[in-house]
Amino acid sequence: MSSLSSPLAHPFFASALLDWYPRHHRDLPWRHTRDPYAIWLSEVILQQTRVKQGLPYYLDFVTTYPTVQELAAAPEDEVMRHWQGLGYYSRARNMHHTAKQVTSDFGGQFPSSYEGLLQLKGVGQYTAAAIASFAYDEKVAVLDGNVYRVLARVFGISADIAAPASRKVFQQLADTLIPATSPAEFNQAIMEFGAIQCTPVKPDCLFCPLQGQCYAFQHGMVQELPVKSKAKASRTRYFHYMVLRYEDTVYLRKRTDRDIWQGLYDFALTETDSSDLPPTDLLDKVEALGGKLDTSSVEEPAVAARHVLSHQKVEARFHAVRLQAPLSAAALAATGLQAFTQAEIEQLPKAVLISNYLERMGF
DNA sequence: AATTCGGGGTG
DNA sequence: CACCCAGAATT
Repeated sequence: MSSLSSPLAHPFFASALLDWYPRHHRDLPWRHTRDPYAIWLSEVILQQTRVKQGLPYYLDFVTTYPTVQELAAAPEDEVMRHWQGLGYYSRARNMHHTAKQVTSDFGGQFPSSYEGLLQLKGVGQYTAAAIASFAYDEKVAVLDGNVYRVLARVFGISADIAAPASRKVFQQLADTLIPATSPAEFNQAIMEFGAIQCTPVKPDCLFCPLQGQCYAFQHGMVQELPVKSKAKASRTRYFHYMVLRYEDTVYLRKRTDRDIWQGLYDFALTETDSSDLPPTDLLDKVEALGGKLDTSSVEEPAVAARHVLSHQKVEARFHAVRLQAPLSAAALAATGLQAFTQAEIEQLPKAVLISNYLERMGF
């Protein structure tokens, strides 16, 4: 066994963090529990999500569903409605699936080890390590965006953190650094340190306890580390929504395709390669759905909205359409559209783009 | 190994 | 505008 595989190889690191943490950490609710269910909730919510954004969602979920059984028993649309606005909706679908599995197959008990937790849908290496250490004091090092950054700077690692192959390097280092005596505290500390001290831009190096041992600081490379290759440019999509209404009902459909916003509701949609869609095409689409209307029933102008996701831009136009008769059962079956009242729409899970439109229209 | 899954905060 | 956030699943 080489000396590097022992925490004694870098004795300063864990002790500095464990000294820093109790004096600087934020008071966050999930740090006051050892309940694996509550910790799992917080970790799934916080995946790729800032604490400030996820916090209100955590409080809502833990209040609405105090136990895994109550989450498991909830209808999917209700769970998705609570998740609305948080993004990456597969997290919510996987979370619900796992809640049902834990309830029905595991007697309501979460797996009691890292390896067991890793089997759960929506629980990857980071989340399994987080739950195992925080709930069970298992000595498994977490590796998230904060940890990558802290380790890259302090130890001068220039491996591209966006490359999956680089994970090995960081994981091995983190495994040598985590102390057997306080693995949970160490994991909390290194992430918190990355979040509020060793920040992506303008880290507070002046008052950093690791300044003397930090490779990046000593070599003037704080701006250069970590190395992260850039994501490819996002594509632009053009959505033409038809907001079909008959009297007091509005037609929406649940998105089920393997695409953005799966599990959320929106309107009848035509997607094109450009922002232009001839008005006659739009009317043809509506009539193809079996809708009876005349030209004057399409309210102009359309409402335009732009929505930016991390990997694509959506340019949407909403065309409000007044139908003279309700859609036929055959039309509903063919399109997946369902009729909803205004009160029902409020309860449906919707993408922010759709919520904003409804808000603008006075719903 | 590369892509694809949101939305918001920050400089 | 670019960057990044307590990442995971799929291809």
